[in-house]
Amino acid sequence: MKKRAELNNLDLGPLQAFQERKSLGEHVFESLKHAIVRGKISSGEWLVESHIAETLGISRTPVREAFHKLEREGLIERQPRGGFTVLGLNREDIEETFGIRSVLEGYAAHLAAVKHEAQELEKLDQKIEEFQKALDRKKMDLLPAINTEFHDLLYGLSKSPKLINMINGLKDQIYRYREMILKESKYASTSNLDHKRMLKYIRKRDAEEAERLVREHILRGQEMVLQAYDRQRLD
Amino acid sequence: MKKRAELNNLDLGPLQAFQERKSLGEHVFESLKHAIVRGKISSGEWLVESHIAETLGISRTPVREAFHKLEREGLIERQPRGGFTVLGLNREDIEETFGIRSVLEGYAAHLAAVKHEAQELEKLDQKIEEFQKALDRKKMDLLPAINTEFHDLLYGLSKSPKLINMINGLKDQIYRYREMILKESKYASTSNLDHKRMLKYIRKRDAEEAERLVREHILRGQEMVLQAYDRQRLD
DNA sequence: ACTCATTAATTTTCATGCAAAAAATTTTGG
DNA sequence: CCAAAATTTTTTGCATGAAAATTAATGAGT
Repeated sequence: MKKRAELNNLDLGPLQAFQERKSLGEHVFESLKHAIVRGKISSGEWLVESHIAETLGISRTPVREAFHKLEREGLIERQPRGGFTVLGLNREDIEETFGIRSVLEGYAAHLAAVKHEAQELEKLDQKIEEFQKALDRKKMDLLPAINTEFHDLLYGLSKSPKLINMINGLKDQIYRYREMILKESKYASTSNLDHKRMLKYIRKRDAEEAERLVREHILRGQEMVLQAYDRQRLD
Repeated sequence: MKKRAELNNLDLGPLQAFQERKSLGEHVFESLKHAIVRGKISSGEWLVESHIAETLGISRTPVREAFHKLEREGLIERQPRGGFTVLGLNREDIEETFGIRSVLEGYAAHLAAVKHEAQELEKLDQKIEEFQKALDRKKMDLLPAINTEFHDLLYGLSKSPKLINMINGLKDQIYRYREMILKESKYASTSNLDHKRMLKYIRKRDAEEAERLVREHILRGQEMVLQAYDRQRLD
């Protein structure tokens, strides 16, 4: 018998106070996504409508809505016998995801090099400095957030919302593993060097080189994540 | 007042006889997707739950499920005042989509060059011949299907289901425009030449060159689609 | 004790009810 | 005759009920 998801200690976050203009289903979607990408609900677990609805103190309908969105998001899977289970990430999935990310993010850098306006790069310079400062002061917990902000700013320059959405969707899927790698100081410092070089070529509007660098950068991240994954598997 | 979608003449297809183990919601999802990508429901139209449910002779619940899937698929959009409208494609959307397709399909060719096994290429040779035959006999309506089969086979060699899904999702979004371009015989014949060259480099396991060719091939398609789009706009 | 069949209990799937919000229509006042 | 207000209608969003399907449990017969 497949294990059922235990959601009693699920962080409902902003779900409790829902005065916003978002529908209940949206909230459930976000809560569940949050829980899944952070591993609060582990892979293979079976999501039971009525249990989640009960835990959240709402009816089954918005839960169902969330399920269907999560299915299209690639986070859960419809079972032939009915119901949904959480999808896991094996080694191949990680490799696949990073491979696709490397070309998409490379392309975003390409577009950024072509489309950006000079003054838009200032904020990126700031983020590089911020990252360096946190690194010097050994405040490693700050790094993931700064790193994400840098990349978001960079890809924003591509001015391609569809592309940005796809990249973010992929990043969400490997959220768990992205968090850990930047904490290793050796990787973190080469990472910031990469950022500087990427920015240099974008400023020069050398799209080819910027694209190449980003691809390499992402694939270097992949190596770290795979190592972390393999280590985790040993337990 | 925004126009409401007229679904009275919507092709329900296999929805009428649903002996399969697919849920009603799946059927609705597919019917609606089919109708949207083919332009049976035009962009901006407002999807009214109760009307669609009534037309299909079912209740509103499975219709809602389909809506939420379509939303994640990027085909419809939730309106702030409630409900969903069909998203349209402007010139920028087409350019964005083709740009992303070119890098993803290029990457798929790259992987195919690396990962394929020799005998897997036979079917691709056959498709090229089939295409040529149809072209010689001026049976232009056969071309889109053969073309799709060729590309599906090719990307299948990448052995990356996530990548294939993403590519197919993007292709669906511009379904309407893809259909028309291959009917122009001049484009169709250069298209098949492209296919031959792509296959040559994949066979040689020259991933770089295969990737480059596919990117070019897709972007050539983009040009044709944009021309078609502009012509259509003149009416 | 083991297997197979029958029953019971969950769970999904679809239908329907109902209140709140939005839109459309009618009414009223100038 | 027009504009604002009030009313009616439509539509969504959430809840809940009922049927179908699946899984677990029980028990009889070997």
